[in-house]
Amino acid sequence: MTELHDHLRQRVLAATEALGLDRAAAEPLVRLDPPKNRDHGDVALGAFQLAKLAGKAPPALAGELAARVVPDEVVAAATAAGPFVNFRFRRAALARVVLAAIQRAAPPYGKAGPSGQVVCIDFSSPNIAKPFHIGHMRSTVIGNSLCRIHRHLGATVHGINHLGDWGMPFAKMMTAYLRWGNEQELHRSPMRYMFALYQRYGQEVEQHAELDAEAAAHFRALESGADNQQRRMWQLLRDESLRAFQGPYSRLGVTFDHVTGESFFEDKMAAALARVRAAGVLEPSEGAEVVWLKELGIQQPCLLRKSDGTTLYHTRDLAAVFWREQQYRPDRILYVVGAEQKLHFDQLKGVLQRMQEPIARAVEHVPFGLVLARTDDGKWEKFATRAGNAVFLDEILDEAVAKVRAIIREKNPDLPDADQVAEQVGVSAIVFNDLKNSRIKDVKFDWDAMLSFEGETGPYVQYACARLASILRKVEAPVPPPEAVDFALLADAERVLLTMLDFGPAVQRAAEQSEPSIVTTQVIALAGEIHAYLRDHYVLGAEPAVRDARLLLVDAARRLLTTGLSLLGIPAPERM
RNA sequence: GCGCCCGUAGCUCAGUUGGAUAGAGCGACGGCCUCCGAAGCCGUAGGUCAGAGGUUCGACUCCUCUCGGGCGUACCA
Repeated sequence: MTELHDHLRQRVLAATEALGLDRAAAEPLVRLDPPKNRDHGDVALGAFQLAKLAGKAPPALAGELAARVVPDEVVAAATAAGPFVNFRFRRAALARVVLAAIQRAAPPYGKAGPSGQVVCIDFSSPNIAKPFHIGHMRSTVIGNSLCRIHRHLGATVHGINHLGDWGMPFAKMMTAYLRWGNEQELHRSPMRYMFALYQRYGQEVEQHAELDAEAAAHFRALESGADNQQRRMWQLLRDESLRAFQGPYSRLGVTFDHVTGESFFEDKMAAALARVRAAGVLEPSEGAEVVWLKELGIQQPCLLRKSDGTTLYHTRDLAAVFWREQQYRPDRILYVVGAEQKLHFDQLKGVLQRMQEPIARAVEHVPFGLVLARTDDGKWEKFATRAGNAVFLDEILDEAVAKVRAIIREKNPDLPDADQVAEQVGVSAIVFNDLKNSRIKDVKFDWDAMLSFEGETGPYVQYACARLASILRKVEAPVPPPEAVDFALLADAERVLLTMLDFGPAVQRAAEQSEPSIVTTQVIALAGEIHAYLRDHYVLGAEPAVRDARLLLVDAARRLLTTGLSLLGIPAPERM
């Protein structure tokens, strides 16, 4: 909360006290929220619960509160409207507090100091025996944004790429490679080549079910720990995959603090299993070893060891939880993984709960929806890599970049570094599209919408930044320090300023709810407000005092938009 | 069968954890570049918040049921 809210809160609490209400009881009932309709005021207080506490009718109490909060240097007005009290801040105070804080990069507009909170974020985590396609992007960009949001709020963040480099999918890839593979081809274009092998396996296994048995045998050999053909093969395929994945990651601007894949836990699973056994919850069942979770309302048991003695996804995730607990002491461990794996994480958490492990509290699945493709008859269906219609991320990014390049040629032919800017804007358009809606919603992969750069899109927000930067370049005066500005001259910018005021709470909610789209919505709103403001308020030709005040506003808007975009992992070019 | 998720304007989505008259973008229609970037701005049209009950001062929001769509349901991840 800003000092504006703190001030108002104190005034309201003083008023409730003056009306004879117990301060401690009133404290949690004083909820100062932005009203749905901004015409009502800047902040609204519904007096329902306070009225109950006072034993009065809400409209009566609202009237008494409004009368007691007389205007001061921050509060311009307090008016009762039925059961609500609407407050307005003085425009000069609003402008001063918001713009000065942004200029200083003070929280929440700038990075907060260390909060002491430790957050592990398990994201991207692709199965590297498959090509990096559009479906992998969601976890990658959502997780990346969450890392940035938590860091902004002062948390110690461990961004972890829990690579799928172990288990049956990898064994299947080894099987395909051993049967049909060729090292030259692999080195030439690892991702495409492995995709071809993956597809061939999928086709041939229909006729030759023994392939799966072969894969299982390879996995047993790999997991035996021996230095054998399977291990060398695993190393080769893993190295090539990782190399190939570097391309998409660097284009998306994504980095990790730890790349500890499933294979990393190979030597830690025995201890993890022993710990489960020691807790007395591991039971034999049909030749396998499981933990039953019926008492937690989960019917399906969690398998931790297969009847052939090998481990599973769950076993490795469990070992990973123990490792992270010991290494990082996290308050939260976020798993940015598709909603279709909800049961998996319910089970993982369930096992920890049955073991009475306190770390169970930290485990949080952050689910997201599918990526859907449009079918010929206009319906939406899940992308299927098996059917061969996988769209490689690089192809999508290339297409977006090419389109941006064409627009630049048309609108801004003299732009320096046009290729670099096209890359920034094109990639951002795709990323922004993925972060725009609530993550639980399925993403409809619609080329037309994705490559349209108008309206609520990444380029729209970047364009606002470029436009603001352009003004700052052209004006002959430097941006004045806040002390030198007459904030009363910014009374006409109230919509922009009130939107800026929402930024902090929005980032806070985004972190609490693991929901980057809250930030996306916020930057769209701010871009819209500043665009609208600039229509009627010129900076360049204004008289010096007005120009200076607007200059500070423009600079603040540019800074805040840049910060907001950076929380989404999106750059803000100076020109585009 | 059971569990979970989704259902808001023609399309794609917001709706600040239960508050006032449900808001954007796209598409449609009509305006705005002899002044800072038109990838922009302004306006018009468009709604039984899937449906029915319930909870209460108040429900798009919480509960129950129904309908529609999706995902998941032990040796894959």
